Amino acid sequence: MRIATWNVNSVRSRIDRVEAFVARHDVDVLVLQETKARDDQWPLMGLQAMGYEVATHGLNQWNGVAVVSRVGLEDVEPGFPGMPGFGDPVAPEARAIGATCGGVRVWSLYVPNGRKVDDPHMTYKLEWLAALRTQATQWLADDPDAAVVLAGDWNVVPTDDDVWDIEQFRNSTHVTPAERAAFAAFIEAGYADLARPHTSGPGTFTYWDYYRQRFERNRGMRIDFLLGTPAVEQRVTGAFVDRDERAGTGASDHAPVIVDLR
DNA sequence: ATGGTCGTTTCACGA
Repeated sequence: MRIATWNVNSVRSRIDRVEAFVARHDVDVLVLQETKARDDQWPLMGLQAMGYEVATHGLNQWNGVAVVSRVGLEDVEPGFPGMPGFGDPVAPEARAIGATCGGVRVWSLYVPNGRKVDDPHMTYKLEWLAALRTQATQWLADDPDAAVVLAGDWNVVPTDDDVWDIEQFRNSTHVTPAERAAFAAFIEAGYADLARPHTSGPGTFTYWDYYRQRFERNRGMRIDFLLGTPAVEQRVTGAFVDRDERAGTGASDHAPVIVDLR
């Protein structure tokens, strides 16, 4: 089973690329972030014609997540229990959706950006990650053999090697000790970075800013991850970043990350 | 410190 995660930065402006991507790589399950489409705006028809089911969670023009699957799509759940902002009548958030696909519980996650280190959104980001970690820990406690994948745009750079120049990020979000600790807490809880063993080495990034020719110069960041429970980790046979998807006109600022399970 | 480029419900703001 081939699972991919991709921050698509508007699914409506990039649906042709999404359809070409799943066809090119024979993807079974694709989780998307920053779809920027309400549920009623989603361009479903092409994917459905290709044999995929689609579960969307979009409340406004911001955020938005989805699960696309051709190996079943059951028990769809927008948001996770205790997720900050979920169901908020003033500022509702659409940053997580879960579904069971081919026997694996898959979550599409769009972790809050944080904006600035001293911004309230940074506190929100850390609370969001802590709430998710509480759930992730519980799922594994309930069933140590659970097959769970937490995939998406984590907006965290776990190590200095995961960014093109750490000196450029001295007072920035994504690299602070608090964010790195929040990410590491998932590893400590028993979740493994599924792609890293197969996509190692400096310069392996998943995101490049649009401006200043960051992609052409490979000045990027690794912030898109698939974390898996032990039951999933032992099934991984390979992984790669589809760097080509970031090239050319009309690309998202993120590249997809693909993981293969036996 | 600023600005660069994308996206959106665009003449403003988030990433």
